[in-house]
Amino acid sequence: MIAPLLAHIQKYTSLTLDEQTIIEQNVKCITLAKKDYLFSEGDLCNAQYFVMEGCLRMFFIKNSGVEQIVQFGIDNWWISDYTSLTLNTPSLFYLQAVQLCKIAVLKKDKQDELFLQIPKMEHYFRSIYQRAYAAAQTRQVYFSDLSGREKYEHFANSFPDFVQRIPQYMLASYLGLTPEFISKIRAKK
Amino acid sequence: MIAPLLAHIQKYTSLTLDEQTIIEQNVKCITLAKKDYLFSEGDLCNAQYFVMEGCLRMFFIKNSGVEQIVQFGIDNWWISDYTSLTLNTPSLFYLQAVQLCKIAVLKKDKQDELFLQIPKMEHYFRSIYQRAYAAAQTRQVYFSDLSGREKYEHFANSFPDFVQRIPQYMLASYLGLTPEFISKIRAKK
DNA sequence: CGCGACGTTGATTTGCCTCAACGATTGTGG
DNA sequence: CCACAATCGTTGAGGCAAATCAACGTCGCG
Repeated sequence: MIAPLLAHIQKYTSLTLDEQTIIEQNVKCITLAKKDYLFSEGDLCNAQYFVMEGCLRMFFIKNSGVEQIVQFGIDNWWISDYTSLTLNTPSLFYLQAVQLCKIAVLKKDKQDELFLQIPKMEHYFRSIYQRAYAAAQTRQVYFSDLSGREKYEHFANSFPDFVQRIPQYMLASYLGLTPEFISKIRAKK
Repeated sequence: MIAPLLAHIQKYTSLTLDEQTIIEQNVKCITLAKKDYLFSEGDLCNAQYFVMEGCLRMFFIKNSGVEQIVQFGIDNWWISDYTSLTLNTPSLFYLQAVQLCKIAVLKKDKQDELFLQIPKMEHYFRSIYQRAYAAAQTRQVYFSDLSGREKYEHFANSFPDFVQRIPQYMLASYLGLTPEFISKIRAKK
């Protein structure tokens, strides 16, 4: 069932029952176990993923060999490698389940078909991408203005419940810090 | 004249002459002198800006008081504070001309009108935002994987002509480094 | 039970910043 | 058209935030 996705779309535009059916026909619904991958470095990423339940992480491997998480996918967020998706280039990223997940998968060709059958879907995705880009701009402010300690505290204050759900070392990776350093921040609070 | 903008749109979708006229009626064309501002911190940003000629920089003031450039606007790019634009919140940013510029201005309400009159424009902006977001993801890879020296060299190799056009200290600001450090990198090359 | 994954703690190192002083270049008013 | 002030880049000394490296504690799970 893709009810959460339909509900999300209807925050941006109304859908008839027929349209809901069409969407349902073009979206595949899957369940992921912890540590399952949706794609890996070198793959062509030809779909977008809507998280209905659980948590994904998108990361790449730095030159140093260390994993760098660039984004978490949580409830009601779309996540994908948009460079690979848009330009048909091999992805630099891995997209992996952090925990048990329910995901709606929208393949690129199915999306194109949706745009033809339901023009309103262009409006929906235009709005979604606009917000995603806005969020990326805001993130840049926090990442370039805050010290390591401040980034940690800002994130922990902004998403107190989420911080509980993921291992410390993933948070460190997302914030661009080492697990050791996070540990020291927590020690002398 | 907004010919460069119309040409850009037609890379993504075709336009009839009527449609071109409608667009022309909803876009304002302006010239900026060096150091002119399009908006400043605290302002509501209610427009998007398409650079037809020249170069803009978007920056904010860090807690330390130092300017941090988050983006350059160059030929054929849209630039704006999408958080302020989307959520009607005061902007954190300044948008300023680095040099003499020709800019096409699309106000938010005019954009909404365009979407009603020319639904294809949703497709155009959907595509533009998707690419902008893709670019933001890619930038994140470079910024979190490279050392200061590597960031400088990567940028200088990727945009050799652009590096010539802007003062060194703006490049430093964009890369999150100090002008002194850039200077030292260049010294021992 | 024992192993591997995760977190902690301390010692040491380092990449880049800060501060300060000094050239070079630009531009502007008298 | 020159003088002088900004503006921009350079160089060096010293400092600091966070990384690295290594060792150890602890928990959960097969």
